[in-house]
Amino acid sequence: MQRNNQKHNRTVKKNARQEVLRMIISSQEVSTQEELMKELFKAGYESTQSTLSRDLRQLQVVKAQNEDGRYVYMLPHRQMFRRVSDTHATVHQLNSLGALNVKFSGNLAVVRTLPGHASHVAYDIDKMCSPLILGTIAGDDTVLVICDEVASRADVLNAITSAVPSL
Amino acid sequence: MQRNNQKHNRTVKKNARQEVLRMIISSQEVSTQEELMKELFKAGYESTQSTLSRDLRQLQVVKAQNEDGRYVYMLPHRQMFRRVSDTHATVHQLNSLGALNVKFSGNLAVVRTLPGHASHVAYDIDKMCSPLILGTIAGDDTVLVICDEVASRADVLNAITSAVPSL
DNA sequence: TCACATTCCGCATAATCATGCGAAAAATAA
DNA sequence: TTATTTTTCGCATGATTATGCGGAATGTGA
Repeated sequence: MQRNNQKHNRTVKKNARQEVLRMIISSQEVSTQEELMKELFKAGYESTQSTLSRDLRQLQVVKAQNEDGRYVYMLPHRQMFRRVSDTHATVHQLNSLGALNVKFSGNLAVVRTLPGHASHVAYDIDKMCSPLILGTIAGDDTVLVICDEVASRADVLNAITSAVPSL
Repeated sequence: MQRNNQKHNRTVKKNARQEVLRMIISSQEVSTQEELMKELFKAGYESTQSTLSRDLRQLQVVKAQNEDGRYVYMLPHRQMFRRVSDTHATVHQLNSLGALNVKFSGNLAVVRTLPGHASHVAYDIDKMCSPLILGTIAGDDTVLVICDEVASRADVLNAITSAVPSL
């Protein structure tokens, strides 16, 4: 029969492959389609560089410089926020009076605090009026810090740690 | 004399060339280094593809898809708005009833308000249901506006200023 | 079912881009 | 100035990516 029920027809495979591709790209720093092929293979998807090239175009993947200056494949912003928890440096040195740690995603820094301490920490950050920091938003135990896009994470981190005396 | 005063030594040329390059890239949609070479030539700068490749890396230029799906060279956002007014346009026209100013970073707009006015301002922004704005988060004196990534800053700014009657 | 259009994708190859090397210019030091 | 180091950049070429073509799978319509 033409309409067979084998699950792995080509269309299905394509979608799955592209999904895996997104995950790979958002979780590791890959520089060539060759490498991507290998990663895909590890994940059980065999394909050629040609196919990959076409996939990347469809997914609107771009090759841009990371912090080190190396060119790596990246998802457009829309999808980039998935990386929040697994790719960014967590700073555990922050450790007193409320603030617990800082993580970065894009040009945002997220400061986790003890419950109820967020607004106080945010206040400390705000009052220093650093040009690196456009503003903060405090919830209960989380402060979202919106950084100037030209600011380096290291500098922002410095600013935050020095702004919060308890840290 | 070695330290001559001829203006067109190589270093000067390089800086000028890269500056022109930025202008070209930000003003037209170019897909290959070949084309860039021609544009540079028109502007009076002769160079090779090799040099161009190196320039592009230094300028952190990326090749990404435009609206048509074509891959074109683009400046990183950071530099793309630099000319407008240094690093991020601050809008001081906003000036009444709470909202103070708007700054952009990435696809976020940050509206600073008088203390306690953030949620009201956010409400005003929300209720217009602009497709350019995905959502808002209000703190005490800061509203974070998450913009659609395809929206231009100018449009978002327009939307925000018109949404907040007090502005 | 059969005819026809569409999608997917590998192959081979073209197109595009990056880079090692050496020469020359420029900067820096002595 | 002269010596020494650093920067710039073209050339040739290697590395990487895109794509025309054709075949197979799938979808569509009658």
